[in-house]
Amino acid sequence: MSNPKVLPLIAPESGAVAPCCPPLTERPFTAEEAETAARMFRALGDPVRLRLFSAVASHEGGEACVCDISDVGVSQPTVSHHLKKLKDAGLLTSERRGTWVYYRVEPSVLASMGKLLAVAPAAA
Amino acid sequence: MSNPKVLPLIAPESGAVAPCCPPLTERPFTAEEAETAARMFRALGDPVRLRLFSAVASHEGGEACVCDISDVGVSQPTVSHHLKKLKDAGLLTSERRGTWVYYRVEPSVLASMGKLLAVAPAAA
DNA sequence: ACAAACCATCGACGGATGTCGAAACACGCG
DNA sequence: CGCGTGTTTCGACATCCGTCGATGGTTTGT
Repeated sequence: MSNPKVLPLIAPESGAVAPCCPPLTERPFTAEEAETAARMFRALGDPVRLRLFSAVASHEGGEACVCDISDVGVSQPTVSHHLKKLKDAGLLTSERRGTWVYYRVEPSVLASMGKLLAVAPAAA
Repeated sequence: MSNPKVLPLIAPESGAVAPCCPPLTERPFTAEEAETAARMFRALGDPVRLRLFSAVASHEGGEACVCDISDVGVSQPTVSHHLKKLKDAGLLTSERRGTWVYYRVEPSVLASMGKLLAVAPAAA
């Protein structure tokens, strides 16, 4: 498919993480930074998506087939819908291998969000 | 006011942080954990709220008057609306001192969210 | 070729959410 | 007490979002 709408939350090929924004406590966010960061938080702001993401993230090998994580209390199309949202937000990537589609987490985005929430060590 | 709807995201008087959930990578979230954590992420999932939160968090003294952070491009009632949401989510607290109302961040919640996103050190 | 399993897309529906103006409330001051 | 300033609440509106059943596409096996 090669989805063209995927959001460039990170620099794809850079070795170091390229965080979108400074820590929340460093300075007031600009409108652009807020827009970018809010997309990530919103992607995790749904219980079903959070369960799916956690299921993938904690699955052995760092990846999971859809059939392994579909038991979250909603219909199969809804699961697919949420996985697409997580993918569009840059939090997951997907790959088809034969019959199954495997999702895996994008660790650099996770790290980027973690830095956002890093508590400033008493700045100033 | 003593809002009765404030969510008990953390144990209020405990010295140590009482995180709602394990790291996302540790094991699949239960429905309850997902519900709780999603509330926090959703609260930060709006650009205006993120700017307001960042403005408070980065303000000198760790607190800010509403009048200091109201310049985010929306009307003043909307600012108040978003501040209430952040407060209901447990991310901010408010206190009236004379004419002005001051908001400050709840650092333990920030730390709790940071732990959620902690990248597992290559488990297995 | 056909059937079955897995997954994605489509179209529709109801409820949640962001936004505003107007009005109400709280406080300090003259 | 009355006024001005700062902040919240109210009511209304448009839009977004999560959910479903039905359908379509892709791959494997018979």
